[in-house]
This record gives sequence, C-alpha cells and structure tokens, in this order.
Amino acid sequence: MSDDVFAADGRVIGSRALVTRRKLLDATAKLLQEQGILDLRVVDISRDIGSSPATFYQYFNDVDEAILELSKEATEDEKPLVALLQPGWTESDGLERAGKFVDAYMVYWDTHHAVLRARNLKAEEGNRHFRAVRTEANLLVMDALQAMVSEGVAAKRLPESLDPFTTAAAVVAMCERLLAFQPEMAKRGANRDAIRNTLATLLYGALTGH
Amino acid sequence: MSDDVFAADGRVIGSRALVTRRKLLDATAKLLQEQGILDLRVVDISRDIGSSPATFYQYFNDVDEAILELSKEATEDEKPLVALLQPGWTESDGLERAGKFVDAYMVYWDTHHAVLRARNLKAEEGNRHFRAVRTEANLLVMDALQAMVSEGVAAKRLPESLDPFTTAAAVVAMCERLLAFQPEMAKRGANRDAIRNTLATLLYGALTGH
DNA sequence: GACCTTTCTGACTCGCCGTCAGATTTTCGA
DNA sequence: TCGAAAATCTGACGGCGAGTCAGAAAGGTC
Repeated sequence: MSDDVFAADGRVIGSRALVTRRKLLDATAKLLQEQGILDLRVVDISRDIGSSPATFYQYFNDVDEAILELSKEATEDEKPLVALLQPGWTESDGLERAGKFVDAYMVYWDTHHAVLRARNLKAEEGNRHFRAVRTEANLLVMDALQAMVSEGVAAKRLPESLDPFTTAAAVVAMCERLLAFQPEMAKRGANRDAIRNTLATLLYGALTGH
Repeated sequence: MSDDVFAADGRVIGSRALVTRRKLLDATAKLLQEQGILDLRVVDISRDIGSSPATFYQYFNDVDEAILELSKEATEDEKPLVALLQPGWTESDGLERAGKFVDAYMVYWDTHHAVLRARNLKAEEGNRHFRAVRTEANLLVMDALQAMVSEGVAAKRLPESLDPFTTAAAVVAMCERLLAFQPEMAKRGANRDAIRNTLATLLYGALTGH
C-alpha cells in the first residue's frame, strides 16, 4: 500500500506538485460551496489559486475527479461518528446519547455539506464511482445503526415489521435530508435546537423503541 | 385569473405554440431523467422535438425556467396525498393508513423523481424560485403531518420534546431521501416491500406514538 | 391571392472545455 | 557552482454549447 499521489497521467508527483494539488482541491471545495455544482467552472478554480486551467488538468481528468477526491476525504471525517452508535442505549441515557450523535452529525454536515450534496447528486444520477463512495460512507454508520435496531427487535421493544437494514437507511436519510432543509426551516421558526432535539427524540424512538 | 400561457418575451401564445411548448417541457423532463441535470443541454432538448435551439428560447429564458415549470406541475400531483393524512389514526387502522400514504408517495416519487431532484438541488443552492416551489410543496404535506403530531403530543402519546413542525419536516425528509436510496438498497437485499413496510411503521410511530 | 400576425430557424458571437508544445523552475550529479 | 535532466506550469488553440437576432416560413383573414 502506497501513499503516493498521482497526476492525471498516472505519474507520481513531488512535493511542489502536492501543494498545488491541495490548493486546487481546497479551491474546488470553496467554489462548490459558494457557487454550487452547476456553476462550478475549471476556469474559476484555476483563477482562484492564481494558475491556468491547464494546471488543473495536470492533476484531475475533470472536475468530477476532484469532487470525488473531496468526497473520499469527507468519508474519513465520518468514521468517528460510528463510536457514538454503540448498542446499549438505555431508557435513562438513550436520549442524551442520541443527542450527542446528532450534535456530531450536525458538525460533520456543516463542514462538508456542499461536497456531500454534489456526491449525492452524482450518485443518484448513476455515476458508479460516486455511488461506491456514498455507499461506503453510509454503510459505516448504517452497520452500527442496524445492530442497534436488531437488538431492539430481538428484545421485542421494536416491531418485527421494521427491517433493520431499511430502518438504518431511513435514519441516515432523515438526518441527511433534514439538515438540508435547515436554512428554510429557520425562516419558519424552527431553530437549530428544535431540530437537534427533535432529531434526537426520533432517533431514540426508532432505534430503541423506548 | 387568466389561464394564458406566455412566451419568454411576455406575449400570450396561441394553440400551435402551446403544443410546441408542451413538447419542449416533455422533452426536458425526459432528458432530465435520462441524462441528469448536469448533462442537460438545450441543443438536445431542441433536437429531441426536431426543432432548433432558438425555438426553446422563444418559450423559456433558460433551462431553469422549464424545470421550474415542471416542478410546479409536480406540486399539483402532490396535492391528493394530503387527503391520506387526516388526523385520527388509531392503533387498529393506523399502520394500514400509513401504508396507504407510503404507497401513494412512492408512486408520486417514481413519476417525478428526476424533476424533484433537480428542484431540490436548485433550492439547496439558494435559487429563490425553486425554494418557493419546494417550500409550497412540502408545506402541503407538512401542514397535515404537523396537525397529527400536535394531536399526539396533546394526548401525551408523543413526548413534548418533539417539535411538531420539525417532526413533520423529518417525516418528509425521511420519505424523500429513503426513496432516493432505493436503487442502491435493492442491491443489498432490501426490496420495495421492505422499504414500504418499514417506512410505514416508522411513520406510524413518529406520528401517533402508538 | 394579398396582407398581416404568429411561429420558427440559420447564422452569428461569446465563453468555457480540454489539449499540447514549449517555457520555466527545481533537482541533482560532478 | 554549474549544466543537464526532470518536474511543473502555461499560452494558445480547436471544438462545442449558450444565447441572440434578423429574416424566413406558416397560418389566418378578408
């Protein structure tokens, strides 16, 4: 296993190039956030780091490749969330634990939402690389959630009609999508705390049946 | 209130033009589905109906305007769903009623998913027209859901920590996003029925507290 | 069939994409 | 320290789609 980073043509790149590549990735993330994926232009990314479009193509075959790389980096930041989803939530500490997870998830979302949205769009439009990255990221959390649901079903706290895998997916879906609604909900009076607590309560209910 | 339809320059259009406009909208929806919003080109839409790009610009200032129109049409199809969300779900019929709603929602989603995805992306990227349309569509269903949650909270079946508005949003979020995961979940063994029943169970639980 | 209105389109400019040859900078052996 | 080789960067170009506009074509009216 090697840590080498490659240019678009496959050659291993040196330290100067590594810096340039990093700048390009950061600029891509920044502009993805500011302008959205539909108005993201290679010209702008290059200009942002004070270089020419040709430089971009030294490191990535197209914009997708850069976004895919950013998506993989986001997946790394998702890994710590799993630790907050160990089975055994009780009636007394479950709600608080759910809250801790929601807090961490909100930070994760705030940090990466522009990239995650682009990743999801590409995945839904059928791009197999983005599908693979998204699935990998979702399974990290879903495996842990699934175990909790299975436990709840086995203990008869949750109904048998809940398929553990689907329930896990539903929980991820709810977290992901509700946070995307956040800016609009704020205008209608639902503040961050209300979202946080409601999400925690729903999670607690769906996962433990308490 | 007038039913007149306007061209991009504001003039009222006649019956021949109405047919052309309709063809353009249908072609836009079709290509949005087939190629996704990132690869949607005016040239292709025009070619699809056997006309030239200039014709497209007679009716819409840009592709966004056509997608916005399709989004409004999708909202119309969402209205019947509200009838399935009257308060009063009981312990004996609630799960079945939730199932009926999920069935109808799945059909709605299947019909319009490409347009809805585009609408959501535009809304999330801050386009105010798309935000307005999405909010209007979501509120249709959310008003009904919110009433159900309030009822559950009042009857002490649901905890007070559930904010009715946020819970309604969470339910919509879960339905919407889980269906977007569907194709990938199918590969991992969760079929349509499992999704349908799990979603119904979660809805029933979150809305009634039973 | 002459005239007027509506609808359509060929042809154009503009800007971004992606490529490539060659310029510039860095590395490294002697 | 110097010169050659390797690594990195970029100016300039062909190609394609966006969006515009003047004028052609189609349809309606008397």
